[in-house]
Amino acid sequence: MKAPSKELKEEFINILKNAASEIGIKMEKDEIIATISKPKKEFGDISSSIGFKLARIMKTSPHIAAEKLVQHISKGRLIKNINELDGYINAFIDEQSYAKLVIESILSEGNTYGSSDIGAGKKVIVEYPSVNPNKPWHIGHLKNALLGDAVSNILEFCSYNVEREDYIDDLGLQVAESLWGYINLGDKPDKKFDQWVGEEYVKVNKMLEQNKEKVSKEIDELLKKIEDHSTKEAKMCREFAEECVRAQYETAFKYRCYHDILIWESDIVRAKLLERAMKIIEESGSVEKPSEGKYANCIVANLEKLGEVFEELGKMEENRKVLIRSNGTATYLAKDLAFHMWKFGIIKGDFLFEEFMKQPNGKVLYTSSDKGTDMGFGNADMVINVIGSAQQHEQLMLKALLYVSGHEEKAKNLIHLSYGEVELEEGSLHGRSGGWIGKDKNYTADDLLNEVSSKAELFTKDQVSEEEKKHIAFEVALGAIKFDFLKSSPEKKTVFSWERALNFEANSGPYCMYTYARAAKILEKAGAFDNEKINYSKLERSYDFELLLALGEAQEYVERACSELRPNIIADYLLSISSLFSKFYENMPVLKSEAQELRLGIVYATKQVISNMLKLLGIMPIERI
RNA sequence: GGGCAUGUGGCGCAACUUGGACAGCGCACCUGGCUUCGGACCAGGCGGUUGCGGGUUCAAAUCCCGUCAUGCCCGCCA
Repeated sequence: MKAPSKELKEEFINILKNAASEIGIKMEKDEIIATISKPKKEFGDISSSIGFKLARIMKTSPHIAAEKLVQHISKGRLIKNINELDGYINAFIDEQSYAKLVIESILSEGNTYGSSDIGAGKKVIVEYPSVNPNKPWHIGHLKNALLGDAVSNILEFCSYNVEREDYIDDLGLQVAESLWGYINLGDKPDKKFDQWVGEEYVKVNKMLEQNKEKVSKEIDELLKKIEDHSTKEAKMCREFAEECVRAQYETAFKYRCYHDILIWESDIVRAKLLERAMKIIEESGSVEKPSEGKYANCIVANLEKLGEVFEELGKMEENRKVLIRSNGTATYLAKDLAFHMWKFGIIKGDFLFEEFMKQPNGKVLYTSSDKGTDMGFGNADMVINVIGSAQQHEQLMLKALLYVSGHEEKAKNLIHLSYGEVELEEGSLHGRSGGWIGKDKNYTADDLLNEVSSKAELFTKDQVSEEEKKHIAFEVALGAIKFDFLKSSPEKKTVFSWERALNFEANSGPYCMYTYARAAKILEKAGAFDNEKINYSKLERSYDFELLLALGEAQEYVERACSELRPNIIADYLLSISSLFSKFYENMPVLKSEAQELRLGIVYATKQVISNMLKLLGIMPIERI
């Protein structure tokens, strides 16, 4: 359904368009849209700077042009008053009819209010967080996971068919190093497996520094063995990685982060996706096999033809990219290309799926495997990879390769959702050196949640049971953490600070949750309310109307967040609704007031919108906090 | 050398895609408000030549050119 704010805008545009044609000027709808904005509230509810455009055409001043236009202007269903000031056209809304439209839309649409159909009929794969299976999730991985989850929620709310996929690199050097430690250090797991493996991994890296020759030789040999899936080391490696992933997913589930499929690198290799991908790119004529020079005996992709399409790449000094090394092995990029051809349904391969585990939300998490069935995964129209900005070049290369393989359209629909990585005030988080291991508390997703939960517990009221207290504190902690990671634009780097993470005041998740709980309490005290009884003439042009104006805009924010892949737009919107509600709450008594039914309607509508928006960020609205 | 991202009051951010009316919000700081629907709140105050320099325009935080600072990246590694 169309948002009330959009109906309003359209009406305003039509009014302007008709008035312009009355004075003999034909203006396109798009031209007018560009002039529309929300003015300061003294000026009006919606305004247009159309006078400045007309001035040019009419060869007069903006003020005179706009004044002339206003003389030919008519009212609408939602717009009752229009005037002119210094070239701007300012309109005032008919409060009562607009309030009725907003409240009734929210009541009838309920938890779908604010949703959109812009993605209907399109399938999108979102890949996140793709953590190496040899360490616990730290706060850097957490940002990725929360971003991927929120973006997926938003896409779904916009009617996309979303497949949440997690890629597990179980053949990498990192895993080989960890497995080497597992086999050779002789330590036994004495804590959560991912945590233990992560700590062992740091030990291995210390040994590598001290005894480089011997250790790294052994690790190289192990790496070769695990790449050959017939060896017992390969089998052991997969089991090792699976155990680590299961431990990581305990954390994921605490954060209510769920997926549809896991894709293992070892399965990509086994399913021979690479061979098929190479065939396609070879047939496109974009590969070379030089017999001499720098790339002798390699298979390289030729990216010369990208100039006009990918401008940044066109300027590259080096426009060759190795796919198959001179020793016959494939580069990571080549394997990634193959995988992405699978995601887009360009190649099929013997890619099979079976159940990995049942998730707490009741949905099965599937995993790629050497047995099972095809299940119809893949075949996406759009692919979104949530990956840190450090891999920008790599992702661009992938896009380029897809392009020169003859899949220009797919290349366009491969999107790297690049985000600024998380840092600590004291430096890097990186796993190799154990930057995630803190002095007293670790920077893991588990420890963060524990820490914030205990803080939240101090805030909860006494009249609830211990059990409920724990539950509330947990939800508040999730709200605080998720909101904190999602409230600013993804591309900004995040410098983690305990002080900010533990702040529950305005501009935070708990502030929005608190607003929701206050609304819930009023409705609870009032008992049932009957929207048939609402007397709209009780509406004042005050806190109540300002709040309603904002509530009418939900869909516009959702669609923007969706097309820009920026959950912070939703967070911003939530804050403004929460703040407007708090002012309304303070200044306009609901219960036992003359306007009780109307204000209950506003409270109900606010509660619904906050709930819908919080869920998009993965935050659970709760009635008591 | 090249590419990308970031630069907005002491701190954290919004507005930039689509140029419009005195650049919004939070933290911190100062002042006030709970016998009244939940004070994780509200009302008010202090604080900004939007990194810098040009240009385009009636109008620039926003567009263009240049420049500086910070971070990341530019392998037959994964």
